[in-house]
Amino acid sequence: MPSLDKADEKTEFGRTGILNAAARLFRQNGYAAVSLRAIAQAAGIKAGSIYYHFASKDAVVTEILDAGIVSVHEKVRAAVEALPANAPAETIIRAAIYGHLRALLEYGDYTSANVRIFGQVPMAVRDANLPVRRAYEKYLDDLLSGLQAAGTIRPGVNISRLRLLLIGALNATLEWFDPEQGGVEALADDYTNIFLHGIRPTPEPPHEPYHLAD
Amino acid sequence: MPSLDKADEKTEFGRTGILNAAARLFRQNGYAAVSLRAIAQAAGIKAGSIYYHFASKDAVVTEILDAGIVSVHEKVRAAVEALPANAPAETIIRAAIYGHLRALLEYGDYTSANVRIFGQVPMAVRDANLPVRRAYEKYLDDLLSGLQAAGTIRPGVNISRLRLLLIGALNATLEWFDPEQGGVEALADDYTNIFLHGIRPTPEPPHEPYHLAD
DNA sequence: GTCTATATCTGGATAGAC
DNA sequence: GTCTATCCAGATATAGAC
Repeated sequence: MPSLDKADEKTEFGRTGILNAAARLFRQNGYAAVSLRAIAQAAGIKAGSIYYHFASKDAVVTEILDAGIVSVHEKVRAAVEALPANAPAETIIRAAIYGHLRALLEYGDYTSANVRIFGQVPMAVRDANLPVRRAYEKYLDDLLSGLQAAGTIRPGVNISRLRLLLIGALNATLEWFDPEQGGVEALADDYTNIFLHGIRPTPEPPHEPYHLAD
Repeated sequence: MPSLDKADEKTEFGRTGILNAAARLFRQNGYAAVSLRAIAQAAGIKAGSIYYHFASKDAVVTEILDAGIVSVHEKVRAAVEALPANAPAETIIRAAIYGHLRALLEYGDYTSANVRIFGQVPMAVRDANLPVRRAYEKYLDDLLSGLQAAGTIRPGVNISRLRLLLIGALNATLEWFDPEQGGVEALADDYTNIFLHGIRPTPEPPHEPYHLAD
């Protein structure tokens, strides 16, 4: 028997290997720039072999797009649900932001590929990805609406617009984030602080309880 | 003499016509999806004729990318400089945000094309666009640093990170903004309000002066 | 300054051997 | 399940007529 079996170590074979290789390449190079020949080479097979597992390039990319959204949705939900039931609003929002950023910047070939190439794929592929996107958007809207109903988000804030702002800002970190210059956790803290308290000086520091009188 | 001369009315010819047509198509469809044949057809000429004006597709896209950044930079600068010298920080920040959004969402084929396709073009084209990008980034950093030095942005806020958050959120509006559902000005107001004051309830409403006592 | 025609290349996709 | 070989469409770019 062989002493080295790296079947599930680094390079995976078959369907999964193709998907992993494709997700990484799409994340790095965009949609049109990645050929099936390049995907096959990265997966250690030949281009024609891909068609045993997938009907077309669109079929590959469709599966990657869906997996990317499902992944970030699950990670954010898990991070929020891991909190104690009486967690304050700041903690909940921070957990959601941190979870989304980790899904994007740490584990993340599928989620990053989705953000990067969604706007580049054929319309039919985009449409196929819409249901899982809508589900994630609804999850966030429900979460934020609950906080607003509880009085921890200002009544004047339009929730779906806040969600678009938030997701837009978080996804954009993909273009410039460099783990060498400060980790994901510090980034999540910075962003959370700005979203919660804004950039204007406040009468009291945002991280301390209010002093009513001296 | 002809009674209808629409030379500068709708379709322009020559270099400018090619650039305008290409910018609009790149904005709508991305980089790789737009062929020189499609650009030529939109400009009312044949594909081969493009090579009289430009050396390559990359030369066309390089010029469009630069024009897009220069355009938004100039519009934001003009909006800020049009303010009275003693304008409050809120007004300055709102003017910059509104100027950036208008450059993107109203006039905007060149600026929108830049945001949309920068991540899709060959690395050499991206590098060529970096100087004008850096200049716009420096302008914003100087503007924000000045406000921070004046005490109107909290000292704890990292300026370059704030700029990245801001630009990321603003540019992302390109993916979903629909003029039918509320104008650019209302959008700018919503975003400005969140950036300035955050989403948490404040002891006093953000748009009113502080009440010291009843 | 624009046209037609074409050279050259690359990509997605298929067929059939093994 | 993977290979080789190939078809075909579409892209950039060039050459030379007008």
